[in-house]
Amino acid sequence: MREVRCSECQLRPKPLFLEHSEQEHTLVQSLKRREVRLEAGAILIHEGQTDAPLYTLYSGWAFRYKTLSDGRRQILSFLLGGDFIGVQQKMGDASAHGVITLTEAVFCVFQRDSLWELHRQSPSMGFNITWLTAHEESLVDDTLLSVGRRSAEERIAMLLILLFKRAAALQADGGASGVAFPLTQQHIADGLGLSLVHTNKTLRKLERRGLHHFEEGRLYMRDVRALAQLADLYGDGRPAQRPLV
Amino acid sequence: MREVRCSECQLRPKPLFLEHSEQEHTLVQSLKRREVRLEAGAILIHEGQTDAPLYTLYSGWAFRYKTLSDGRRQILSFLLGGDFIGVQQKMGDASAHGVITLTEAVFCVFQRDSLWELHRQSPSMGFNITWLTAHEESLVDDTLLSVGRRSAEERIAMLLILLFKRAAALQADGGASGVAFPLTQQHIADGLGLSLVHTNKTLRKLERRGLHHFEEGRLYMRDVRALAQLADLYGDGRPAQRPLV
DNA sequence: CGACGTGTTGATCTCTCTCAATTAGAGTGG
DNA sequence: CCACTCTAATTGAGAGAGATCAACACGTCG
Repeated sequence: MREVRCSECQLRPKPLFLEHSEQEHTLVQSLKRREVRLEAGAILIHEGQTDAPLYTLYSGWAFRYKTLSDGRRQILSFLLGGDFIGVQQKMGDASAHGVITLTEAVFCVFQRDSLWELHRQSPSMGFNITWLTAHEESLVDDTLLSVGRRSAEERIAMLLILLFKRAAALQADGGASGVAFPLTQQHIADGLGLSLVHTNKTLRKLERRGLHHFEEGRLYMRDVRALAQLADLYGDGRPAQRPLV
Repeated sequence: MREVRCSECQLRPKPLFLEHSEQEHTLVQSLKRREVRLEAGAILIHEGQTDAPLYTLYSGWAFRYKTLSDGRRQILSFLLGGDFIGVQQKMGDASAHGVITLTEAVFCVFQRDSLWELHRQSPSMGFNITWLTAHEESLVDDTLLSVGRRSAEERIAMLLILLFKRAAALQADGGASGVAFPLTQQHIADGLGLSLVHTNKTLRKLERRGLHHFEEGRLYMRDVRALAQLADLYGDGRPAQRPLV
């Protein structure tokens, strides 16, 4: 179980990721402390944990969440390969959210102050990180729009499309054979602010309507067009500025 | 209507903000293009606008929002003095959200590529910006928890506390005389994923219960303790740190 | 003075939640 | 090989928080 060197990171060649110089790889490599491998359902960061390091998700799925004291849980975002974890909290601060794995997953571990080192030694990568952070926020924005203003059907359609896209982008055939989909219905419910039961009923309704299909832990999109329309995917924003598909 | 120089920025002395060197002020000053002053209810950035510059909110209130094609609107976050605007979008990208003022407001305008310049010339300020961006995300996280899992009463209690705190921090007496509160009930509804009518009823209920009070556009907190308890403000997170009831 | 925006309240209506019960598969131990 | 247990998915029924519909009050403004 040898550790991966940053210069041979599996993620790098994927079209989603930027090219980096040899020098930058060396820098990141020097900041990397180690790797952790966790089984599915393991807690990477506890809610309120104080000294959490910085992580990068190398492979597998995870999610960030917050809970209320009576146990109600909201999943804030799902994490896939290449995502950053833990930039939010100030050094020495308590983590505002927990992180749990959905599948077996491998994380690269960095010291908390690596973030500063990276900025100092490579402004260009620093710039990238602020951009990534901002992008992560825009994902949460999307979810907030869903949870705040979309109906249950619309929310689920939205989530299926978004997660499918992200997962497909990381896999060679781009989703032609479906994508591995490790969420339980409880996770979907917690990510969309719905109850488990209603999530199940809505999911079944869409599946019976032929919009998507689950089989052996894989998600297949059967009618993306219809799902996108349901989710108002191209409708949000700009009421008049572009042809709606 | 003379423009303010960064070295004499009103925001700088406030305890919320970090100290910066003379050099850093000069840098920021050199990147600043101009100021805009808008009246209340004006659109600073249209949803889907492509070439929006970077802004900083100097004074007044504003909010970020997204809408669905049928008009349903979700307010993503409220912006107060010192907040950044527009970091989210990649250069040349369409803005994923709109920004509208709630009061008369003054914005400092920066070119889009100033973000990169800032990182390049002052890694320390660059680092700060990623932190600010991450912090802004954590505000959205909080809202998502509210909208996804809190009841109407709880959401409103939460919003009142949070906005009161932020507004009070920017004013000299720290909120002893209440804070100016420019939101209409429609804004509160759109920020919490509630209908206008239900927002009104819930707000009145809490006010009658003596938890808060509105008068002449100012918000007074009458029973922060009760509001905080309602909002489960200290309850979210860290289940392990206290007995679960 | 009428139009409009904002706040308020009452009366339904309905989407989603909660409660309950059943099925199916995976794992465990005897 | 057969209980027994657990988790995840399902489905039905009833309850309820919050949405929608309607009216009205009040202040501002052209």
